[in-house]
Amino acid sequence: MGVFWSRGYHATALPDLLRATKLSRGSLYAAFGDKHSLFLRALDCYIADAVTRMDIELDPRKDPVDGLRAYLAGYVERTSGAHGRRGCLVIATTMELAGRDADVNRRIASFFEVMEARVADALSRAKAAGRLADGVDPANAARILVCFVEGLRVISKTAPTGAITQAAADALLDRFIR
Amino acid sequence: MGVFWSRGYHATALPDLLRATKLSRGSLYAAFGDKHSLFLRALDCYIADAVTRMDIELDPRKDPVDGLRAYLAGYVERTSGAHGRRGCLVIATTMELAGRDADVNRRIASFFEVMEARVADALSRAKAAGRLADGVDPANAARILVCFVEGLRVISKTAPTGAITQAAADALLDRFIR
DNA sequence: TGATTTAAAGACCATTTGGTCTATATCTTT
DNA sequence: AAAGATATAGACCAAATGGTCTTTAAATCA
Repeated sequence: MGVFWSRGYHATALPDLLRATKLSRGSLYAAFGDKHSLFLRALDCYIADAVTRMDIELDPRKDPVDGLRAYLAGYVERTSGAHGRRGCLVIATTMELAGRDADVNRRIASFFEVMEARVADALSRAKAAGRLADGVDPANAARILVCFVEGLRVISKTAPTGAITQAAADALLDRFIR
Repeated sequence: MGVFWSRGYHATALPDLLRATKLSRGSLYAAFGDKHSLFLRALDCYIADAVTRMDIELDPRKDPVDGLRAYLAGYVERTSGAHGRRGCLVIATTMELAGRDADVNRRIASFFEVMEARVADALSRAKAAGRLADGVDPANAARILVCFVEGLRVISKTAPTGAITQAAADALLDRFIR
């Protein structure tokens, strides 16, 4: 997974994969079929990790506002310094392959849907608890938050963000809650 | 430019370039040197277009709030339907090459800086005109808006957005202005 | 028209790509 | 220790990559 993450699909050549998996050519093909299947496995893995993380951060049994704060804080951390420069496999794959690769497309689309749904759910719970500012619609706010964090990952590829991003994340959430 | 835009750097092969430029191999190399230089030209072109557009939308002589609305509307339009699916050369390049290619890195980083500065400037003018909601910091809000639109372009690759995105954009801006 | 520059077509090249296959070595398992 | 299974190293392959070069055609200019 790591090598695809760091280099992207096209830029990852077989030798890179062999080095990363410490497998011989034969074993790798016996185990995974081909490069594309292996990539799909890596992508599934990455997505599963991300969903797991969200399940923890936005756990329905926890306070939704705390959850959203944790969710944003996670992205702030992941877009700082070297983490930020490494980027995000999902976004890189989206831009590189989505639209030309149906297998990839399905996975990515569903991931974004899941993410937006989880955030929307947390916002709905916040609203039910009277914690949302007047006139805030959970669905709209969810899309805004998801786009914000994805955008963060993009701009932090060239300019890893820091304190200023934390401030922006705080400012954004503050507009929604009370 | 179009072919890099649609396919990305690595996925664009020489034959694609020849077809797109209607040049012969020899002429193309005489004119541009190599694939990388040609790509840089295309990227510069794309960025110049984007900056020009922003200069019009966020023209200091126009009402800043109208300008911001136009700026967001542009992104809403560009992320709908087929436009959306085509994606954005800058973001695709960011994810594919930034961090491994210094020439690319410089261009992208400066573009994001310019964009954020333009948006921040519009917000500052709005604040000076008393059009900003209480407690809104132009720098923070600019980063939020930039991340939002870049995130929009990402998620619209797999799920071209529509009315819901317009609503989200409106909702976001409404949180900042009064 | 005839000479000279310019561009097109595509043969050609070394390298790299993803992928297969065989021969050798390393384990298990009895 | 012997036999069988398993994995390794790496030779090998066809196709595609980015890039060069020569030959031929088209345009320009005198």
